[in-house]
Amino acid sequence: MTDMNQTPPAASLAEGIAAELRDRITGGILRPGQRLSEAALAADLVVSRNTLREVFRLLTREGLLTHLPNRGVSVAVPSMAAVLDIYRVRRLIEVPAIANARPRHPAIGAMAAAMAAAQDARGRGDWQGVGSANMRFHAAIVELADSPRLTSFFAQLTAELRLAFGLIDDPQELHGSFIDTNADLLAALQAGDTQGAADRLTAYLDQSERLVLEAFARIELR
Amino acid sequence: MTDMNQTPPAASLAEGIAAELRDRITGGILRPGQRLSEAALAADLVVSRNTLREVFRLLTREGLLTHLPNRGVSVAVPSMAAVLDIYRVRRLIEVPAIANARPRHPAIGAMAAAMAAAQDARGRGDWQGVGSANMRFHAAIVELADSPRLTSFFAQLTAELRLAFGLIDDPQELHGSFIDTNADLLAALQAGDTQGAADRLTAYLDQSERLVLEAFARIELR
DNA sequence: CTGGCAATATTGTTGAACAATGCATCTATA
DNA sequence: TATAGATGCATTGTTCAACAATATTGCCAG
Repeated sequence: MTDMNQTPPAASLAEGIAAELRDRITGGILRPGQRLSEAALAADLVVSRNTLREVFRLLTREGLLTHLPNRGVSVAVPSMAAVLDIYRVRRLIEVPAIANARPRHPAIGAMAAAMAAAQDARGRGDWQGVGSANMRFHAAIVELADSPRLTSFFAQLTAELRLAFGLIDDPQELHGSFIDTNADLLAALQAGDTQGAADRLTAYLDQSERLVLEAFARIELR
Repeated sequence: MTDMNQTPPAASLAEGIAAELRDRITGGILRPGQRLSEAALAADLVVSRNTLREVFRLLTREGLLTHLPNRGVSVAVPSMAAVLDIYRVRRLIEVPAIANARPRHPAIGAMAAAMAAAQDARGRGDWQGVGSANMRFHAAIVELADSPRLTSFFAQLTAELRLAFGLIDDPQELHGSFIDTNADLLAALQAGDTQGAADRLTAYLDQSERLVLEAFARIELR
């Protein structure tokens, strides 16, 4: 068996390039606000300008890029308003998803897996990895709702939120403290205590939002 | 003042074409399942294939088109699963939006305007117009939540749902009976009775979903 | 300094070209 | 006759080069 890991062959070239760019953006290689020249980036990615433009349209719709007519695209700059909005929507989606979770839902397994990955990454001091695993944990929470549309919408929110995370200097403070809280949440859920799980989730969201906003406030000052 | 109605100048050509196609699809000119040939449609819309492809990517992401690699795009065929999913998400979004509505929120004005438009269209026997106004009514409900991301997500759901409406023969049955229910809802909301409004909304969603699903069942039989 | 203007770079859009893929048709064989 | 394989055709996938439309930059005059 050849390597079928990590990257599903990417149906089309544009899809693949979109994934690549998404990684570069959420991974911090491309910084928020950075201008993306069509010609330069096309050459760098070895695709034609036309194909790259298709990708730009995709990512703009996802909120990762900002498009100003006749002035090109740049990496979106997350605002406080955006962060507030994203957390508001997260509450609206995640809390009911947990509260109404069916007891043996398969997504609970995915949550446990993400949790294990987070603990592992913490052991290695890989805070970026902790952040990714944490996002997967919450994506799994949304999957409890069994709604494909909600799942894909949430994936979008997640990508945008990672953009904001990227602006924050200290990822340990941001992601590190939540592993234990989330472990509690998972335990409550596995024990069938959906209300307890929902409460912990709410607490997590409040605290995480506060951390991000505080970090933002610090940044906007300087 | 020249005509600045209906169509905001459409920032880019692609945006404009996207809007045009969206109208043709939700308006029923393009039927679900219909194959869209790049060459033919590009000629028809008087744009290049490249530009049209950008548009295809947009609408595919919105759920209005289906893309099969190397086999082109076609108008999405709504499934029962899609309808169920959409209504589930609508409940999740709209009900809290109403329940937590701030008393004098501007969106309430938009709701009233949509209501008036619906009544007017009913007077003319324009059931398609009633449907559009009804969708605007519910979009206004979502705006009560003051969340741009929720608003744009809902717009997407709406477009997809209209696709399903298009499959239904009798639009009067579908949209006609709800005007009075929605009027009640609006009255309750204006009177500050958010709970009553939320209850009426829930009833509406249940009944509307049932109508659509029943019509679907009839269609799939034949 | 400041406003206006020309020169330049970038995006917006097109048309043509060719490779890759899927679909329909035809033919030869059992 | 039915079926598998081969062949050709139409469509999509992607690139390239060109030009128009729109910003941005730098320069010059006042």
